[in-house]
Amino acid sequence: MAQRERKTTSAVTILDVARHAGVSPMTASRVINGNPRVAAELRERVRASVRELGYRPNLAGRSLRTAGSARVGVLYSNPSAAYLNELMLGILEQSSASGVQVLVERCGDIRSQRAATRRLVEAGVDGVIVPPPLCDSRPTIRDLDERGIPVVAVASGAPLPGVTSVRIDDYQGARAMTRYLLELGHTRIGFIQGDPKHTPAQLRTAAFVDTMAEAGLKATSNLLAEGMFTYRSGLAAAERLLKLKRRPTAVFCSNDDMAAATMAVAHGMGLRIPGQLTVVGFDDTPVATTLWPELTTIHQPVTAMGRAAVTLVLELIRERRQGRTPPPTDRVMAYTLVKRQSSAAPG
Amino acid sequence: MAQRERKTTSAVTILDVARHAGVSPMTASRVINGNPRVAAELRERVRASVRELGYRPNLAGRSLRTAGSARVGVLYSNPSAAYLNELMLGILEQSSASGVQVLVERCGDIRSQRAATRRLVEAGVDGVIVPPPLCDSRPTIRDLDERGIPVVAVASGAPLPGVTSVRIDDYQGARAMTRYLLELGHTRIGFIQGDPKHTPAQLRTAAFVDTMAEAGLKATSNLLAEGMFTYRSGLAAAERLLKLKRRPTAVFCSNDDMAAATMAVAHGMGLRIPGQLTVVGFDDTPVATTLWPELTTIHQPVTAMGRAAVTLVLELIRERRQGRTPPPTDRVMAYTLVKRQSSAAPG
DNA sequence: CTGAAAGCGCTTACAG
DNA sequence: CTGAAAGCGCTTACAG
Repeated sequence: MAQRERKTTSAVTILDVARHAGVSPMTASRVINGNPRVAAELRERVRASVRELGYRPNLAGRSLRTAGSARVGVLYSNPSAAYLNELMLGILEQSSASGVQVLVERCGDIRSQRAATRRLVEAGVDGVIVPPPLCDSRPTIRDLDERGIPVVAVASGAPLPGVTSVRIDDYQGARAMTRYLLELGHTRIGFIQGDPKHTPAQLRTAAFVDTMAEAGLKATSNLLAEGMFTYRSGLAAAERLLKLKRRPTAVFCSNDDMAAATMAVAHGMGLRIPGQLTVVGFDDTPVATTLWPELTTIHQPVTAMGRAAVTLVLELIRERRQGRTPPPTDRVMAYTLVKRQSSAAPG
Repeated sequence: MAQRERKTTSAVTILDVARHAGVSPMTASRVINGNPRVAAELRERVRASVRELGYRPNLAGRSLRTAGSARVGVLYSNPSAAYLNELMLGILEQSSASGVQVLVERCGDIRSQRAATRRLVEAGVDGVIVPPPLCDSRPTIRDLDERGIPVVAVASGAPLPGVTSVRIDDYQGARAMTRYLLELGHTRIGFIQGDPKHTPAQLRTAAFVDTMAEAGLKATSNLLAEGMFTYRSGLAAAERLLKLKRRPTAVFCSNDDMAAATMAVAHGMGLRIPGQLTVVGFDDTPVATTLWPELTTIHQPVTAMGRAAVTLVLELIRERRQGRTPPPTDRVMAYTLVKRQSSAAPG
């Protein structure tokens, strides 16, 4: 069995595949990359060899030629740790798959944003990904734009004009959740808002108010509680809502952290969830499945959005290298309403 | 200013640096990699050029030669989403910095472990990282070992003999936390255990019991509640502990999720934290700072452990490629006792 | 201590 | 539709 006598030292390369299939490395490369201009028979031979040899492309080799060794910066301030983790996971996954180098810069106020931007530029980034809430920072994005660096905004509620972005439709997501609560039979529904400076928070609130109105229900101000997306703010808001004389039978929180807080308060008042109170969130962060009962929420495909951001910024970089200025893309990904155990018809 | 006339198309390469410094690319490479066998003067010149040109090494180019394009697998089952996210973050960071390709396989029972292992092997991985709880799965690790593939176990409480691992000292961590509670003046301390099949859980429990005993306090079985590391199990355990006639003044939970549950139950009973009840956790996952009051806990440097795992597995891979079989390393990283607002002297 | 040569694995032009 | 040549950016051996 001379075939098995493979050096354990080195992996299978495209040359091995080409030899095995009896074609040139170029043809092998074309098949592997899905180029259709290859005779069907050769394509089959190459595919068989790939399978038989267990070939996996070496990304470093590929990217050296293709991505032209692009470098992508991530400029973030302070979203929740869980959210950022998940997003970075997607960004790093796709970067390593595309052979892109990632540089991360953290910043706070406007001044530090300028400094962080400068550092990224000096490090020679070819494009920048901007997670929330910086995705809505006009000065920062303009700053990058003026330096000729492509930008992809992640999870903005309303992407700035001319800026390529990846997001979900926050309005439709919040609308879907409100409708779900209405369909369950709830009419007295409380809503805990997110940070009013964040565009997704604005849209989620608007969708709730509009959808209630359509159902002939007025979202009065005593049912609209202010929050800041933090657990702590959720605690205060939930306490206010759940102590109303006419207590809501359901509370829709603009994110999962505040929903966790609402569940803690409800628990504190001895309310059974979902029997006496339905609690729902938004985002589907890890906390949603940590809680018990598990949280009904709107799933945002954060990891996939991270991957998409890298793909989009790479496209922009390539276009630019060829001297083109492509129109901005607005990639709207699908959200999902995930029904778990924290929601039911009013008791 | 002819100097500024840099093609925006391509980044600064080591050739540019070498030319600018008036040396060969090799000398530039040596300086950049910290090789000491370079004349001081040349070293300075190269460093200056690197700074002036804003040179950043292209990792794809480097790894093509150095890492010999190593491929690392991650074989995981189902730890908490938050933990895995954070670990993967470290793993991907370091992989992309080292030009290593990462392949991830998920599995469940023993049979699927074998299948997942086979898939990784077929994909040509040169080494495998095994997060908890699989890090303690003897059959899986032996399986890889027999195929000659280096393994790094992450966060095992007691690494299997012969296996390289990255971990913290769970025993000392739990001991430090217990001592802290004792120093605050608590004597009646409840403990919620983790999944008894997990080695870290075993050590944390043992450390608590031992440290209490040293202080002349017996950790009676009614103060030792069973848990499984899940929020839900924490809820049940906390309910039992907090309803004891002689209620503990502090509860030490074997992880943060169970501490979150304990706080929810305490909240439910109208207990002020930390005034009437101190609650502490272990791990310092994102939930610890999401809660309010924020949780006192043992910080485990999960991201850094992910990075270290990659570095270690790469070392093993290189050694093996040179025909050596190095002795296993047991890398014990530092934990930190992070004091936040959920702990205080008994009221 | 320094450098000229070669090559890591892959793909982009270019020629047929 | 197919392939021979060249080169992406870097570093490993080898020679001085």
